[in-house]
Amino acid sequence: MDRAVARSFALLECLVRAGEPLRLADICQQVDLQKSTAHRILRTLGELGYADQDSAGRYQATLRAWELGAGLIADHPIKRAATGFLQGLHRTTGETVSLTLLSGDDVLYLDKIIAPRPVRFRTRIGSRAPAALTAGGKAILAARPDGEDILARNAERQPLDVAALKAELHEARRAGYARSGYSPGVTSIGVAIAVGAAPAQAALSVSAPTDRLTAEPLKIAIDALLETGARMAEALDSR
Amino acid sequence: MDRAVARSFALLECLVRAGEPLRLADICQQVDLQKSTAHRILRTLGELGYADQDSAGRYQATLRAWELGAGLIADHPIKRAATGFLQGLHRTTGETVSLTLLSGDDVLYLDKIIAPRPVRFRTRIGSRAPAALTAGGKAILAARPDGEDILARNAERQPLDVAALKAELHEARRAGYARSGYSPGVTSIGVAIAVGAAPAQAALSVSAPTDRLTAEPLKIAIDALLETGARMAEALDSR
DNA sequence: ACGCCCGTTCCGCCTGACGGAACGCCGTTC
DNA sequence: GAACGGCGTTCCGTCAGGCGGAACGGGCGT
Repeated sequence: MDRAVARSFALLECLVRAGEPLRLADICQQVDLQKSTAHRILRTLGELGYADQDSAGRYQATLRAWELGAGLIADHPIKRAATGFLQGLHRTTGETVSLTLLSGDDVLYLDKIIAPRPVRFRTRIGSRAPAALTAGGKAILAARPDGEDILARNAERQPLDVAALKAELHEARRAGYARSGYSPGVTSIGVAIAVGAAPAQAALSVSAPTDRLTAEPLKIAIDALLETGARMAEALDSR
Repeated sequence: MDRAVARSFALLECLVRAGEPLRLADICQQVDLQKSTAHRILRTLGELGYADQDSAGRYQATLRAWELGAGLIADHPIKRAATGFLQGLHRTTGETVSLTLLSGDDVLYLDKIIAPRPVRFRTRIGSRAPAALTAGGKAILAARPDGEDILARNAERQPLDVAALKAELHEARRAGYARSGYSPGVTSIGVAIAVGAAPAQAALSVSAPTDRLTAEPLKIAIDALLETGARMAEALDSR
């Protein structure tokens, strides 16, 4: 494993994580490098366009890494296909809608349209959450043959009520959608999007403050979610 | 300049650019590396989570780079502030709206909401365009003291009618917005967003097929754009 | 004027990156 | 079914280039 390569990514990740300009000494402490080594690699990152320095000499990440990542997602088939359906779902429900993708045992937030009325919970685009804790994740697990394995591995990382979650997966298979309330006061519902015969990887979900989701709007959201999910799966299949 | 670091980013960029799994031999050809060297670095990228192999052994970039980039943009003040204004602008115009940022002599597409009725031109989120060719870019140049310098540097890279563009910048300063039609059949209008006393860096723009923008909808779009731009600048100033 | 701490530069040591060559595996060919 | 070509992978001797301790110079607060 190339040491310099690993160190360069550690440095870049450190800068991104910080979100603000960092002093060389602080960087060295965080990634455990000598000043001269960190300086040399940071200079290299600078020449490559991934980092620069503010007027005080502190280091920060440029938007270059974001450009790189945007190139990855731009022609991602699921992301591309979902955009229109996400907008439609947002329009009919008026709530926050998300597109998530199974990545390892986590769920990755690929896209999201947030409701104008802000909600307490924050799941950034690009962030991760254990699959078993989110509505979209549960919908995916329920639709996959290895869903309970993933649930078990999630439970190894943090205490979970596995029996209750298994029952939820069972119920999700019956109803066609899954539900979650792991952020207090926020209710989410999600459907898995299966493309072809492959195991489901993606999910659409709707999230809203629990007290706003009384029986009637909840029913509207569930219907819209089920129909949008079916139409999106159909659109993906037919290509 | 650390050679291995530069090579690792070249490899990652190569994988992202390809957008499909690549064979080792092809990668070696593109980045001019020996098979064993490329293999070792790709393995390192794999251990770091940035690359993996499909069942046929071909290499591809994972979404890891996208996650990294998403972390960068998530707490970008202009991007954060713009989301709501972009949505509002999209709602009142019904057309494609974009948020662009000056980056070097280019303009970088930070965010975009595309109109349901698709348009011929494609400027991906995360892509670049010469500032002098886009409505948002011209609006930014018109608002900056170094705008004509940037225009001149743009003209060095490709033939441009500099005199006409200077006149456009002048007109943009008078009207408060800039206009562009560099994609045939598509008209865009843009306003610069200046935060505080610093030179303008960002712009909002509206794009639509030229024949759909008759006098009345054009006037609506311009008014909405000017008002949204002013409100957004105000929101950024007051923080 | 002094001292501190910052980013930067220097330079000798030596390790870890390098790449040519060999390996093992598969699919194709004759 | 044996021979072949091309793939990803591994090996290992060589030596360049990454490493890091120490010294430098500049800016800031004292």
